[in-house]
Amino acid sequence: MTTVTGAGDRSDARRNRARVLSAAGEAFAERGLDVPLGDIARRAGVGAGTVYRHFPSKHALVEAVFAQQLGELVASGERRMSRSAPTEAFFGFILEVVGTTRSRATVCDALDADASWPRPVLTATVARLHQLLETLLRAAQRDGGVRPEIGPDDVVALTVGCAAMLRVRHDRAAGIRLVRLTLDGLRPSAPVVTEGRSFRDNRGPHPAPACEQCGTVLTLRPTGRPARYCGAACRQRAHRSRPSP
Amino acid sequence: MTTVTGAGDRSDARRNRARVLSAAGEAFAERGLDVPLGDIARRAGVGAGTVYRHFPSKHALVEAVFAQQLGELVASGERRMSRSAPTEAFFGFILEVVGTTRSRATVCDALDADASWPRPVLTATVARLHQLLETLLRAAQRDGGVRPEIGPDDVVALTVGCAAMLRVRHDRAAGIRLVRLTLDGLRPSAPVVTEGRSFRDNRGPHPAPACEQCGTVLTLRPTGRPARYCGAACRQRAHRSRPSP
Amino acid sequence: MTTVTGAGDRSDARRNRARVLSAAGEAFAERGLDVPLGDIARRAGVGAGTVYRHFPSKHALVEAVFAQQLGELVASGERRMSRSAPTEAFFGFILEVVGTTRSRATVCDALDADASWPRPVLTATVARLHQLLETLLRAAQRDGGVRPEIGPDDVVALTVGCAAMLRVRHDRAAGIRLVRLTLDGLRPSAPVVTEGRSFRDNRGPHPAPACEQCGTVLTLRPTGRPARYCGAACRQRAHRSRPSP
Amino acid sequence: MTTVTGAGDRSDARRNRARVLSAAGEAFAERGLDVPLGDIARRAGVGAGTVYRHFPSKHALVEAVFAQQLGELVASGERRMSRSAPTEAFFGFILEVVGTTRSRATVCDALDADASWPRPVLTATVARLHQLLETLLRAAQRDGGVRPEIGPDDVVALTVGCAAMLRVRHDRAAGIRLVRLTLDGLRPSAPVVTEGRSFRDNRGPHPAPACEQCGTVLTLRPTGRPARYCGAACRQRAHRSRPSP
DNA sequence: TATGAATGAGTCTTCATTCAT
DNA sequence: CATGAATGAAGACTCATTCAT
Repeated sequence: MTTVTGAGDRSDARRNRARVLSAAGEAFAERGLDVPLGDIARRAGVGAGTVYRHFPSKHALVEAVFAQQLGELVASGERRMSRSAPTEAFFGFILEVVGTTRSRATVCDALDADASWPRPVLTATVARLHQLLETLLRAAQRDGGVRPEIGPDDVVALTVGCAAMLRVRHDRAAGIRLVRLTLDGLRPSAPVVTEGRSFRDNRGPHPAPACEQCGTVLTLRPTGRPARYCGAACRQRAHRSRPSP
Repeated sequence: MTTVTGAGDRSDARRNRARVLSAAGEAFAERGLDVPLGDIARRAGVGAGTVYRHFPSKHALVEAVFAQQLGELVASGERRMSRSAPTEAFFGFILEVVGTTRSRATVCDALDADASWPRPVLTATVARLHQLLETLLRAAQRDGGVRPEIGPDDVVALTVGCAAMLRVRHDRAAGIRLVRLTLDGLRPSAPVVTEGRSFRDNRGPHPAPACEQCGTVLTLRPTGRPARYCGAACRQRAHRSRPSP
Repeated sequence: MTTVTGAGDRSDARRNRARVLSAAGEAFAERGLDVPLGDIARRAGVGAGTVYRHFPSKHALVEAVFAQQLGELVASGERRMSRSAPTEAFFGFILEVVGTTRSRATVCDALDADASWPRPVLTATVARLHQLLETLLRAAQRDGGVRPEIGPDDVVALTVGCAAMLRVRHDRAAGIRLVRLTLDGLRPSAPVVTEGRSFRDNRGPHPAPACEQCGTVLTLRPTGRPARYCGAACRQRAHRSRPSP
Repeated sequence: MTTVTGAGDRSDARRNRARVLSAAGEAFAERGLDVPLGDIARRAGVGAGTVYRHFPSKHALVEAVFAQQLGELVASGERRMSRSAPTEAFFGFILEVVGTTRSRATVCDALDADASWPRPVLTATVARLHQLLETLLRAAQRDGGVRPEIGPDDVVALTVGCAAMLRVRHDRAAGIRLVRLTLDGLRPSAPVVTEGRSFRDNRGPHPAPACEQCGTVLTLRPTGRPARYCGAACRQRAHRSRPSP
């Protein structure tokens, strides 16, 4: 049972394809879609021709990067759908989408129909993502966790907007608080309140505590000190990003 | 055989500068910052050399456009500050910023510190804008209209995020509802609210009625039918964008 | 009454356009259509960008070269039509076409519908040439100078074929004799003929003496030594190409 | 895990060489010498490396194709020389050369000394072809079938020219008529005449009937209906290319 | 050994910037 | 001065050739 990569069988080809894809992902994230292909090639440690062997045009490379990122996201969302309660799944997925979007060369650009760049071939994956969002949304609405008048297009717009917030707000924890504040607006008639260092519901049926680092919705134990992170990895990351006192 | 320009070449120059600036603003808004300089010159009805006479580089032109737009915005915000109640001024200004941001080649890009493009020289104007936002924010907070834990950076991030929402949500009225929903999250212990056809408010001290077309906060008369638009222009625009029955 | 060049009014632009066109014509003739555009630019003494200012693509440049050459040819043919007897005009024009075709990057390629290169935009000029050939042909046929079963397509094919002969046969005078031998096949029931040192005529109504250098049909004086060339220029050129004894 | 090729790798190699050669011949004929080597390899069903194992460069491959085609042609001509009457052999061979030349990537290009492409190594084969043509020509001239003043270089030029005609004249039968008309010019003092649908000598010592499809000179039986084609294959091909009534 | 992946020089084309008219 | 032509440094992309598998 091998992973389908789209490359031939040769190991070097597979490796190079992966390296190019990853280099392109990084380059796009850091410097935007305008980064020269030669730079991507250099970053991947291959020649320009190798990039073209695997992706017939720069456009195709952009699409491949997007498709991969979208694909991973959709898969994660689908897993989430079957494992969590509807409302948790919905908010958790949006937080994940938003939280893993690093720059504009990423998922949210694909959702943004105005972005002049890629799309065409993405249609299939984007459609899958839209479908998933709609499914999650409707389930959450049936669950009473999301206002009924919200539609899928609203969710897409909110997602893109929240990603933008996170990109602009360099303090990551603060950015996540903002995003959660915004998303809480989707909850029905939910008074949004805050206390302590983060925004929190005080009553409302859906407190939805989340990891301060990655935004994953946390399932809290009824006793003991409430968790701030979804696990050790995020705790460590948060620790590292704190100013050394 | 010289061109006779007659009296006062300076007025010519001033007019040309303005035309270039306006053409550049439109071009950036429609096609992004990558639009060729030659196109801008053609749109302005001048030669490429004339653009360079007024702006020593494309970079400088971009900055000038941003600075002008930011300047207008800041001026408008300052006026607003002296004319409206603090909370209204704050929300009204943000809605104005968001609503007049048409594409990425605009104000919000300037606020976005990640955007690779301009910044350097903008610092002064951006600082003024930040200053203004902070002033408006603090006043609104003293007025009790905005949660106290919100900071200026949060406002900037929210603004950029809301602009992104509006860009993605092609149904403009729905986009504005989303933005208002998001901004309502800033109100203290606020039931999330909107008026009109959706997102119904249930109580809450700050219904903040706004123009359904451009989002400007409306000062409602205590009697009579509540206004839906800020003026005739927006009413007409809304009318035009309704499906003909 | 100025010549329409397609360039703007500026003298340097006009000069550059002409230089590029001429450089391209030479380069195509010497090295084929595959010659890099940079080489053409260098040969013309301009930058690559200048070539692109005048011709939006290499394709367009090729077309412009062809169109110019075709245009000159057609104009010459039209003049010929009004000045010479029909049969003389017909053969004279074909000899001119053939004789001025230097390499494949030239007129005959345009006639050759198989040539993958240009055509599209050429259609108009090529159509004019075809029209002219047909007019000349029909007139010559009415004059009794060309077999009636010959059609315009035959003429085109013969023209291309004769040009190929001339290109291959490096001895130019011998090449022209071959061409004339071939064209004489078009004359009705014609003993195939030529004058001078080879291909002797014995009777036949159409001796059609021609310049040994360029193939122009000569109108011979009834007395004196028969002319071998159409003028001093061709005599001189023939002299130069003779091996120095 | 090596590929087991079994007994006699040499036969594999020989077969591959032949396949590459044939694929290259087709590709050159269809798309010109500019066809990428990768396409040839794919068409041959081998890898690019295999092409290079047999031919050290593209240049060498082109030469090999030419040499093979020339070789076949020369062999055919030599056979013809020993089997037919001199004049028939001469015209028949030229018609064969012309008729089997499909595009420029072929024999005639090799004869054309201007063609920038191959030549160097071809010298030997080309020399053999020239030798053959000269032998055939001289024999035909001794036979009284070709004008005495024609030289080998004339024959080469005529051959190339006739191939060009055939290439341009898309109606193949008409093209062959043109070629024959042209070649008839080589016959001594031969009035060239036509009757019916094709060009035919009415007296002249050498009627030289030929296949209307491929141009092969036909040996006619003294009785019965005169043959129009050299065999069933050509008759069928002609039938297929007729417009369905 | 055959395969096809990797390479990188070379080509067309764009566009910010300079400069002749 | 305004104009728009000239410039040339990149960038996307191709393909002959080499080399790892």
